[in-house]
This record gives sequence, C-alpha cells and structure tokens, in this order.
Amino acid sequence: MRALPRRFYARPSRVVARALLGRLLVRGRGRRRLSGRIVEVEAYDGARDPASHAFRGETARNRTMFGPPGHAYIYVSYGVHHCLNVVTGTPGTAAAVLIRALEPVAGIAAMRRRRGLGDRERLARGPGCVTRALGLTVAHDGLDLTSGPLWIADGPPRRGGRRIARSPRIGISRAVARPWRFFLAGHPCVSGPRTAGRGVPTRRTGR
DNA sequence: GTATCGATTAGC
DNA sequence: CTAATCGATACA
Repeated sequence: MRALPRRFYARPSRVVARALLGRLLVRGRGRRRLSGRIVEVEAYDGARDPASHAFRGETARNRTMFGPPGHAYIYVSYGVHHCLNVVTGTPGTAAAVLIRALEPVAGIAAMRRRRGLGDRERLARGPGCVTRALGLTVAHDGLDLTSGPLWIADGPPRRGGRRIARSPRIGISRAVARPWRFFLAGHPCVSGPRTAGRGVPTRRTGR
C-alpha cells in the first residue's frame, strides 16, 4: 500500500478526520513496521476554533500546523505526553486532526514492550498512548506523511462494519459543544465514550 | 517577573 | 482523587 497523497490532506479538518477512520497509520517499513487502524480522531480548525493551539496564532510549538498539509504535528501535552496530529487544509489554515486511538495491527509485540502492557485493546487507546506505542515524540514533529517513515496507507478504509459516530471533543475547556470527535462506534480500542452522545460532556468537578 | 492551565495518563 | 512537568497564557 502507498501513502495517501497530499491532496487527501488538503481538505477541511473535519472532512479529513472522517476519511482517516479505518485507515492504517504506519511507522517504518519492512520487518520493523508498526501499524494500527485509526479508530478515533478529533478535528481542530485553526484560527476559527478556540480549542485549537493555532487559535492565537503561530508559536514555536505549533509552527508545523501553519505549514503545508500532510505533515505530522506532534506536541508535548501536560509536559509529559506526546500527541500526534496530521496537518490538513491549505497552508496557513493551521487546521489539524488529532489521532486519539488505534487498533494495533502490526508490531504488536514491540508496542507491548514500549507500553509495558499486555492488553492489545489498551496499547494505543488515548492520544498519549498512540505516540508511546509507536515511539513518536516531538523529535518527529514536522515529518512528511506522504514520503517519510511515518505514513497513512492508501486504499479503501476498512471500518470493520462499524458506523462513524461523533461527539464533543475530549479534554478541552473551550468550544466544548462542537461535535468534532469522530470514532468507529463501539470499537473496543476507542478511548472515552464509545457511543454517540449528544450534548456537552460532563464537567469534572473540582475546578 | 509569578501564577495558572492544559487537545493526558497512571496510580492511589 | 492526584502527581507528573513544561509551553503557552494571564496578569502584576
């Protein structure tokens, strides 16, 4: 399978987000290949989206998002974890899709080693777990997904017979009502709610 | 300059 | 429930 062409990414983040579900995210080539089916994503919409890192303009951290589509935007979350996004839209739009969860397909033993976990369904469940399982860090920020050792496979997205469900995005405090989280309904590797829920997620108490 | 908050997770 | 830990942001 080939890497998805750049034109795939040169569309609005919500369109790309849905189109990514069921596709294969691949790290490396040959025997050392790691891969997983994308089962959960979130769309972010640059300057038009208060929840986006790009909402307040370009910084050293989010520079990649302002570049051409089809590149990996990887940032440090909570000072501890790394999160993988794909840049979408036209250059300067600074839109992106966060990869929140994978169903591990290849290199599962290596993922188990990296994660110190046996449960396949939990290996890449959650954005920080995705990068941990694949061995991605901010050192990989800016990688070109159409040519590099990190890519997304072309071909019909196999959804395993599951429908695409949507919900509000997880872990944000602004623009909380926008239903821009997309996932394969009921898939065991999805983090958080696995069925479509209307309305704003329940706010955790304490702050 | 200091204080606070995250596109989170693992562990009590 | 909290700690971890750092870039970005808010404010004196």
